[in-house]
Amino acid sequence: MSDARLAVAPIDNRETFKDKAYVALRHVIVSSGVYRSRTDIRLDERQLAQDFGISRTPVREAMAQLEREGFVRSIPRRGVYVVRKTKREVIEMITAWAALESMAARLITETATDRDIAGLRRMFATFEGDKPHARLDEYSEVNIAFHQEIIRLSGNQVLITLAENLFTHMRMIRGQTIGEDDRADRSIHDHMNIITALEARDTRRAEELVRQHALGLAAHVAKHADYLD
Amino acid sequence: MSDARLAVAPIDNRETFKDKAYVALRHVIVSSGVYRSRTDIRLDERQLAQDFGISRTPVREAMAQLEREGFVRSIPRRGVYVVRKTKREVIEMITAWAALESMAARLITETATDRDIAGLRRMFATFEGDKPHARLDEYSEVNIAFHQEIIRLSGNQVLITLAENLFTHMRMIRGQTIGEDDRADRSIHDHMNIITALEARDTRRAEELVRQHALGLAAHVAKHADYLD
DNA sequence: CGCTGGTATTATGTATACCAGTGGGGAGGC
DNA sequence: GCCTCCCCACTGGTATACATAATACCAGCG
Repeated sequence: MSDARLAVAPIDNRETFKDKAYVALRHVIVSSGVYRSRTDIRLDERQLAQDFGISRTPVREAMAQLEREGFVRSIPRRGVYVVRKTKREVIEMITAWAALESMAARLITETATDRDIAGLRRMFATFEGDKPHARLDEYSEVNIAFHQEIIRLSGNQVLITLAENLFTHMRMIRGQTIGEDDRADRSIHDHMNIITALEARDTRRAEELVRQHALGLAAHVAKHADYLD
Repeated sequence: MSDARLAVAPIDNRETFKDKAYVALRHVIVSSGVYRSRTDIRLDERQLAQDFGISRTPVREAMAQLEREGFVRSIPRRGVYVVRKTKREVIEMITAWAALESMAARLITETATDRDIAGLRRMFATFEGDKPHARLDEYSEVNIAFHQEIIRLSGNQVLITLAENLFTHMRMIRGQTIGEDDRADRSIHDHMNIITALEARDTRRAEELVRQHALGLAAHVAKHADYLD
């Protein structure tokens, strides 16, 4: 019978060590730079547990989760290694992403608010009339954020979760992928067309443009990303 | 030197307890019948470990994986429970599935062999000219197998893996979903049209039909599946 | 000098011990 | 009779102990 229901909703702030380890490990993996060298990167349970100041158990449980998501590979009695996706796998991931995002675009034309869609256009305001070459790093982040926002606006939590993993893998690989030749220019151009289609609630066109854009990247990777493998 | 190269030296297939527990637990969950009653189903780590004849540790590691895939929910100090998806979540899953399978259809029209596509038609040979009502249980399985086969024929491992999880959830819910009124009839009809489009390598149409078919199910669930929630 | 085989070391897989919330049930008060 | 509160059994969370496969290294033999 507590009196006034205080606004305190965070009932149980008790985040378990397993969850904390999961987040920390994910960060370690993302910033491990697996794609920058050819040597395999092994994650030492004992060392990491010690660094985190916890025991091996929660670390191992978090590892099990990350393994299921394809971030690490655990080889019995040998150790757990950060996964380096092959060129083929990267293309498959981009293709899956194309599928998810094009569905998201469809949903947006049916349910999103004009206000939300307008937000997409605002993301590129800083690049308006500017040569994106000048700040490629920054653009790369905005680029991913744009696609992530489209998924988010779909309001479909399953799409959001699935895409989130794919995006995380993308972030690990990016750097070489985007930013070659004039892809950034074309990318912005594509994005603007997508936004226009969404604003017009043109379901078929939005869906199509998003798919084309993503599959275009897949084709680009297929042709130029020999540094993979 | 070495005499004769001994014929068989198949590397000893060391599957870890964690992996075995994962498979076993998944089976337990799928056949738990969560959707048949309203009572929450709790999985007792200690009990399961004892039943499997192993300790809690590998069981917990498998649980961590299943939790990440959305099959169970672990509430600290309270227990781990089999997840019962809400109606909204089921619709979202079907929508995501629509996205993946329609992309798969697209890929099939571009890369699959005629022989593979022909295999799809053969799956329904047993139902040809027959009233599917007569054997709904059997049909339900063929139905899911059909969609799973489409995904498989895409040759995209990412799509396959992602869809596999969604299908597993579907199998848990099925029984009530499919088999109402005349959905089975329309379902077969849709499938035949899809196969025809695939055979004709009509990318746009195949993609469209698959999406429509899946989204049709989503709409059906939205309208009639009040038994969820 | 190179190869085979044994051994020490280390890290992982697994088991077990211990800790900390949680919830239910019973004792006791109103 | 009912409500309250407290105690304790139970459950998952975490730490630690133990067994064993993998690796490196070394010795001895051919």
